[in-house]
Amino acid sequence: MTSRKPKSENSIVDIARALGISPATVSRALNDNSRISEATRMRVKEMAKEMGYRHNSMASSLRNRRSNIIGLIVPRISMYFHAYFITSLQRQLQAAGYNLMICQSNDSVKLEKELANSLYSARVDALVVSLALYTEDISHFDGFLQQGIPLVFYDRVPTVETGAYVIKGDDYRGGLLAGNHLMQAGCRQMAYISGPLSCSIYQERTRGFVDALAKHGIALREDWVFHQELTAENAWNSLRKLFKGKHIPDGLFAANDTTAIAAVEFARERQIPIPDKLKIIGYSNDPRTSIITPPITSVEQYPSEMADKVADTLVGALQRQGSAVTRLGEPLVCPVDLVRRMTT
Amino acid sequence: MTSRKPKSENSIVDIARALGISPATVSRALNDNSRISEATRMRVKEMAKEMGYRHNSMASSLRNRRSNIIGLIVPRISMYFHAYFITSLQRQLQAAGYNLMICQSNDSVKLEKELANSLYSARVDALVVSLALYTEDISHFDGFLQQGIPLVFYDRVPTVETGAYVIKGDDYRGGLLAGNHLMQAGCRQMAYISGPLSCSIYQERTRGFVDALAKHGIALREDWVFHQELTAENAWNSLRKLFKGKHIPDGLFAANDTTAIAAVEFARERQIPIPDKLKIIGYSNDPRTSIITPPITSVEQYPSEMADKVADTLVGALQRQGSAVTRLGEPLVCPVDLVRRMTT
DNA sequence: TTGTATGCGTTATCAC
DNA sequence: GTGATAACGCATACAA
Repeated sequence: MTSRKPKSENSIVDIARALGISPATVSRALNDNSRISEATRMRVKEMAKEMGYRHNSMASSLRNRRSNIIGLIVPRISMYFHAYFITSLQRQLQAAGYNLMICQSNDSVKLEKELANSLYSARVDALVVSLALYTEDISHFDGFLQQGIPLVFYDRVPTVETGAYVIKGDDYRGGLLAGNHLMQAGCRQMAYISGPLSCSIYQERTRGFVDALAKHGIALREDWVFHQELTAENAWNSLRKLFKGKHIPDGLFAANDTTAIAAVEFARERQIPIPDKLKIIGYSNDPRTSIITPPITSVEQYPSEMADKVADTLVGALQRQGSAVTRLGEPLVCPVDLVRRMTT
Repeated sequence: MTSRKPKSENSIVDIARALGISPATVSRALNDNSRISEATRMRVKEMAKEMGYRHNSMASSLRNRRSNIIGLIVPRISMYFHAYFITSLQRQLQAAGYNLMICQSNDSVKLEKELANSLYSARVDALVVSLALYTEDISHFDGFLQQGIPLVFYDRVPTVETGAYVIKGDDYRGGLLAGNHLMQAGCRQMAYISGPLSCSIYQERTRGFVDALAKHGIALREDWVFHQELTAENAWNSLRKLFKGKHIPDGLFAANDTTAIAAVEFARERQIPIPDKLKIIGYSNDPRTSIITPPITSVEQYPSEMADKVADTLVGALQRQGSAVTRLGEPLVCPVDLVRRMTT
């Protein structure tokens, strides 16, 4: 290889010059444009490789007015459900030629806003969001809607009507399943540890659970219901309250698995026999639920399947971009299932 | 708001026109350039907001020849160590004004190559990589080195010398700790289930473990050593082999926690008392190890601290870009600790 | 099938 | 302190 002057980097113009043809032809050849002779296409590609050419997607994006980047805002990457959702989503989008820019709001409304703005400026072609725990005002996503940038909410979705796509789990049914299952298992003194009602999924799980009990003529004691961040520490505090008196619950619906796990550990410490004296159901079917002793009954959410639906929606919306009408349709509701284990 | 012709989107040129000033001034005002009057700065920002202007980072990136995007290739986002590493890394980089483009190789060498090329074309400003299980040839990262794009390997790093930054856990010491601890606990019949030796971390853990035993005059039986993908299924198969005869191990070093967990479950099924008849150590201090019964002794890797070092290295390298010499220095080795629980 | 010319939106350089 | 201008690299409309 001859020593070349260390100019910035080879562009299609350099290739064109080296080949004595026009940059336009090079561009077409590299993009496998139809109106180009097989011979030049080959010559160009060969020279491109030889010169160490790499496509500049910044220039390309600017010219095409699309970045081929899709933004994702997720509360926490470390949550089982989201980790598997992301894995699946990324595979799909990669296959469709998109890169994913993954950001974590860390369940902070403030950070979620910043990320939304940042991704907005980064000119993502679309945005996928699962909301932070206390996000109620969603005006920080308005820009996307106004600009006609596809916006998809999944799992934790807004509780108000928006112009965005919505793909959610059937949390109402999840709550219903949990309630029915505990009833059938003979529980009558129910406790419920849930996330805050600012968050769609906990609203729905609560509604489903309450409805299930109501059908059997059971009501929840108000002081046995908790709405809080579902950390292990909060769970322990609530459990201590639940079990401090003489009158104690015989069934617990935990709206996530971290809480259910804490409950099993709490019961172990207090020597409360499970499932004999206390039955427990979690939510998400986190792998940890099957590892602990006793393994915990939980509600499966099928994260991969949800990711597939999000990807389909997204790719569809991106293809339709610009074409006449973009009809949104109803929120897509994904099925859930009860996975029965030894705590019920 | 008056109805405006629906042209594509407002640029600084539009703002300039609306204000009767030049685009250059607008740009300077928006970037808080020093040589601009406070008055114009305010006027410009106000108008920008009013016109719904958003910065176009594609144009900006093209002009500046930097994308402000940092690429990350990770084997699996769902592994505890990586999930926490990513969380920390992202926080740091966000603060430094960079966006992170996270990709999963899914432990496939082929996919890793594709992702490297894709991120290369995407013109990331830097690349952070933890290698796939069987990656030995790392020539797909050569482009980054040649272009002087900062390249940082962490955790699973190349086993050969490269021009890249290397930040790794002290896996040799991890293996050593595990070996010493099992010896002190009285084990003499050691089994070892490890990942493939193509992968730096398993090479080192193996070396440390073997050295620890050797110091006590103990050698590993060859048929009690496994090098394989560390899935639960593979673990079960190996465990069946280990415990099929009369002569069985009394100590097991599992090079990841998934394997250690499988071992505990296997022992439970076979009614092998832990730690009396069999002692087990895992690696990574995955939260699952503290949930299972009995909780598993494991090696903590401090993912957040490693992420901090990667971020520092990265930001430093990016700032030095272009300036005379870029000295790499030795690989950075991060500390590990043994977390003692009930399996030893 | 190929070439010419232009513009995507921003910012750096130079001039005033 | 501000303006005019050019250039980043690519892809298209139009011409040939």
